[in-house]
Amino acid sequence: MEHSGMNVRNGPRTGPARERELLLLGLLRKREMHGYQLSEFMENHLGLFFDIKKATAYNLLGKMEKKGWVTSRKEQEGKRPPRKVFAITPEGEALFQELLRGALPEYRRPAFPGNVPMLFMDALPPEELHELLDLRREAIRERMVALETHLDHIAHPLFDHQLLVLSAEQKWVEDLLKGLGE
Amino acid sequence: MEHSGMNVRNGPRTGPARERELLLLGLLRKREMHGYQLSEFMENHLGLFFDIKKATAYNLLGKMEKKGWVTSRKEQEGKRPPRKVFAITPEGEALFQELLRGALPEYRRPAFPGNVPMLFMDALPPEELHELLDLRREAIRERMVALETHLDHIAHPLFDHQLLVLSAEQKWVEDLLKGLGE
DNA sequence: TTGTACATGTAATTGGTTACATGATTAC
DNA sequence: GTAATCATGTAACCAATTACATGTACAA
Repeated sequence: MEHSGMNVRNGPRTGPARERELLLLGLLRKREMHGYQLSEFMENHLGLFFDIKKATAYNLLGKMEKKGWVTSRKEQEGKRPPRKVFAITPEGEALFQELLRGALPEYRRPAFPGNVPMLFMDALPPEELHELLDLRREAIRERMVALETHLDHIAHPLFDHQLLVLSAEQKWVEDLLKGLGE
Repeated sequence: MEHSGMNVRNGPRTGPARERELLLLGLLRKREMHGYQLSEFMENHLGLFFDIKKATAYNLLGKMEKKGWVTSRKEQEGKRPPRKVFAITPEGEALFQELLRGALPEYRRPAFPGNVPMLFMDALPPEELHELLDLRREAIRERMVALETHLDHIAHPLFDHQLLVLSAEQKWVEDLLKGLGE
């Protein structure tokens, strides 16, 4: 079912699924894991940075197995539900290396969907705008506190990144508030 | 075709389409426009911040018309293709107000898919890592230059936001490089 | 005469989430 | 006995993009 001739040379992977593949491969590279475990790990340790749902992980793992990037073996422990333990293959490792080198030097524009309403601040009466912006400031602050108290240093540099970005956002909102006459 | 009983109380809208609806409504609120025009406007003036494709805009406008948030009238100018000019309705205006007040005070976590590879920096030999991070730094710098020279001040505060975030990212990468022993 | 801008729209596909289905084990 | 945790997976759906289809006008 390879779609004909043209474009078989599927060069350096692009597209939105790329990062998730990289993420799963990179984690499996350190140690083999079963889907549930992987999913929990991401939720517990990487949930502040990335956001992947269980079903997504299971689906992706299935596809990646079909493509030969990972293999799985059944594992039964006691009477618990049987696990499907995934391990990265040499092809998977090669892809990982390629994806990593492709993605690392690139700048991928982050998405700030939460900024859309900022386009229309002029639609609100100044006092109400002030009030709402103040709430936003508070929401950002709360998030910073949450970050700082959640001292799980597994993902260290990303942690710093988050803090830097959050303080930039904080400053921005504060400047806006000042501009409104605090 | 309203899906039955439960949940008819569709309270303050949430979900991913929310911002795009807000965006389209907010723009139509200032003046009526046809799809192509709207789409071009977003590309030219808001393309640095948000990213909506033509087909998406056309589709959304169609749906929003069905829901009664906008109306359209045909307009023929000379022999050019006929235009479908959209205008916001009172219901649309009400929704706009609701969406705006709902979204403004919230903090929506931005997505940084480009940071996934940063999790796996330890998989690379230090000199190569240094090289790749340097390219990333350069990519960020280029983007800042592009922003600064693109002096289209329509979206003023968002512009500042972008710059603040970019310099945070820049600083982050530079700190990483320093940590590697510049 | 070739290409770009204008103008709208549909179809196919991708990517992801929610909701559903199953079932044993452990904790309260 | 009832809820939460462990464990996997599918089906339905939603959102968005790409690719396709159509056709005129104008500029190179």
